[in-house]
Amino acid sequence: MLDAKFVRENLDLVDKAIASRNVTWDRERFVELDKKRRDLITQVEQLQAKRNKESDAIGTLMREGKKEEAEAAKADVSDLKNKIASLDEERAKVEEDLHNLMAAIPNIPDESVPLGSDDSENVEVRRWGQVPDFSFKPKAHWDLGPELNIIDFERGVKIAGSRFYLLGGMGARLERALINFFIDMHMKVGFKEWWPPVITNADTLYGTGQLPKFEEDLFHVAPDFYLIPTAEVMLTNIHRDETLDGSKLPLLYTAFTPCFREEAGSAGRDTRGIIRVHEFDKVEMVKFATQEDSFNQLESMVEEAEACLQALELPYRVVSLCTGDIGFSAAKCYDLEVWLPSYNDYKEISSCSNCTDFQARRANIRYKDPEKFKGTRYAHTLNGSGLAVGRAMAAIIENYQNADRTVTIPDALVPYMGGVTKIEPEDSPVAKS
RNA sequence: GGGGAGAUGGCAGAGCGGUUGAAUGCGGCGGUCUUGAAAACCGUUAGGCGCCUUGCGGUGUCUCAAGAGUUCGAAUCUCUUUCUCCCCGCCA
Repeated sequence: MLDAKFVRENLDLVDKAIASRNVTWDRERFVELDKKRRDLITQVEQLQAKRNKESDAIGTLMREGKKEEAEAAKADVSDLKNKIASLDEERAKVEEDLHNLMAAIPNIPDESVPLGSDDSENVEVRRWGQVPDFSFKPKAHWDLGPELNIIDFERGVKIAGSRFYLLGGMGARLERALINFFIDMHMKVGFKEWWPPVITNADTLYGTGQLPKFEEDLFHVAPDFYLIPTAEVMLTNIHRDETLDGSKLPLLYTAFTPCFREEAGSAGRDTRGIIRVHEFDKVEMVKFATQEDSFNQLESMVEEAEACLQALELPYRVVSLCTGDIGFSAAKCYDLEVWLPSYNDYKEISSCSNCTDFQARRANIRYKDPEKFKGTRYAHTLNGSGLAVGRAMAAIIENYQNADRTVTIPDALVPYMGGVTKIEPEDSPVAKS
């Protein structure tokens, strides 16, 4: 949510910013509703002031025993009351309209975000690692995984449905190893670990910007509940409606959760493998920062996500998303893309965003620091994957595969795999026909 | 699921339908005293929104879980919702 006052005073800037995202807004309607709202507030409050004053006077008359005068005054105020009620109703309507309009406006991209209309215009910032050069024909993880009996797509579909998969044996163990490894990485640099619920409510989803605009991306599980699409939702909302101590910022939070996405409208995209599924595991990082510090914190968050990929020795690149591609709540966003031999390309494995005060205004997350400034300010919120576990597994299987159909475990992960250094094909209990 | 009790400022805890945005205590901040500290004493100590103001600030309004209602006037009365606590039942 943008600040109505800011929008009012920077109409042209907002116009340009929104256009750069390839979306539109109703500028005229904003100006009209904003003006109307303030006019109505002034009118209502003037009448209320009058009512309050006259009611006080009635109180005085009553105490003095001047009953008749009091009765006469009552009739007057009664009249006022009706006027206030109808004006106030109008005000509420205008405020609701304005709020709905504002809630659908995306965040303003930071000046440093490259201009562009879609992902083809994202800008590569840097690359790390050596893309593997196989002496044999490498397999895609959706072929190799089932061959090793560690990923089972057919049974995943059988026991849950399409876009679900099942991990077995060392596949399941690798999933668990990655989760623990990522969380330990973050904790080493000062992140606090959390365990949130994965079911949530509309207020929470509104706070981080999933609602009202993106309901179709979510699993709606009961009249008032949704499955979270990312732990960002829970971690950021931890401090909803709270005022933080500015001297304690930044707060660094991390959590592992499964993430649930309807993936409506993505039929036909990434249909093979474990790249795009309804349920996947992710370790998430969230930061609460001061207004001055948030863009520095974005850079260090990206570095933290990179550290995970570097520790696993997976080749990747960092991309600065262009204005047309950054998310609704973000002012700036970097994607980390890991090399996937099956795609012969880099594929998103982490997305790190600075949402500035956009989510904080919706979720009412503020901070104060009397040493530094008067009053309270909206905090800046950041989130980033560190990392998407399923995609990390796919990257490991594909980048670390050997000619003999085995997969080497990256050194950093070996302690988390109970000393296992290599995944070998696993037995199947199914009778051979 | 059944029954009962609650929800007031950072915390604790008063509150008769009419100078109660809210007593009192604690905590926080500023000051007096002191070589310093403690104690004592004095003062101060919410937020949202609108308007005025270069700024300091001023002013109006709203907020005592949320929403609706009664009333000239509601923290106080009525209804609904949410949440918390206790007892019983069920249960990983």
